[in-house]
Amino acid sequence: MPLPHTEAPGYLVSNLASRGVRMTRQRRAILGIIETASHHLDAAQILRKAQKQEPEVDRVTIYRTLSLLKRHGLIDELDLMHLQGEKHFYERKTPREHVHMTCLRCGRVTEFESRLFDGLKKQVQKECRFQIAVARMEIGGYCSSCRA
Amino acid sequence: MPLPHTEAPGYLVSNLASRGVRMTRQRRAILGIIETASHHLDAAQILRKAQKQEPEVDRVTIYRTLSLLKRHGLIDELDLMHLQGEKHFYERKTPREHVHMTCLRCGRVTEFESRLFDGLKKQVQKECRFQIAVARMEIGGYCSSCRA
DNA sequence: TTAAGTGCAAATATTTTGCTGTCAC
DNA sequence: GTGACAGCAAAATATTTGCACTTAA
Repeated sequence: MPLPHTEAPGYLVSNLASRGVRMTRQRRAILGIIETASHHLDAAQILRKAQKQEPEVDRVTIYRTLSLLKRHGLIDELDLMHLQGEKHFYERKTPREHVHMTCLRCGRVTEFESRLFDGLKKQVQKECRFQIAVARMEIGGYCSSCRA
Repeated sequence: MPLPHTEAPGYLVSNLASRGVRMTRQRRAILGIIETASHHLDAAQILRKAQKQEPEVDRVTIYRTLSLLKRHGLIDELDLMHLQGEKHFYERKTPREHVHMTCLRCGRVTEFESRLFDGLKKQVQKECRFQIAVARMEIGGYCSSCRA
């Protein structure tokens, strides 16, 4: 993810540990991968990377760990406009939610933080009296290089 | 969908016809269902409704028709926070895009039009030089009745 | 020690593809 | 008449579940 992150290395491990979640070799590997990912990964990509460290990891363990992280609100699940199948992509939860733009031609994903986005969420909470747990804004279209 | 729609009845049929798309009994049924739906439907629900009119319709025809409508920009595809499996929900494209809020407890879906949402899209187009084809904002959380 | 976690196999859910026959225009 | 469309069967994709074995705490 292009946006810089300032969390200490291993913060997912420490965060979960402090909640009393059991730490295994497999989980440690998966958490490290998600934490240091330079772009959004899907379950299959996480599996492949994890197996480089721990060859025996099963894809089920990936799904179970992702679900654990979702439950604890430590990652966000994205669709990125379902550009290639129905899989999901994951990113660690950042302090500030952001918009995801996916280029329908080249597939590049860009992120964008915006005060209007923050304001829109506040508006929904207030005017619709809706308590937000997750807000996801995804845009599909053409990036500046592709619409030339 | 709660938001009122002002299109003439059969506008999906006429719209497609005017583009030279062939009209079959099956398509007519499916289009009518989507057009008059009072809430967001998934492929399986559309199939069940369609089969009441045309018992022979196959689920493949539903998917092919949905894909046709997507291609022509006549419907929007929603995830509604994947509250129950990974299926998609569909709604006819309205003149103004809106936010979808899904209650994680009762499952109710509410829609919300907002000038901030329109403004955010303009901002993305301008500041990121990104030409928007589809913008989808989905929120998961707790509606006013559920968080009592 | 023991409850939580893992791997494996199989199931489920959703959508897509290939092919042959049919129908709208 | 003919090319687009439909139905059926099967495949493909993504994720989840059941169960017996293993391991972190």
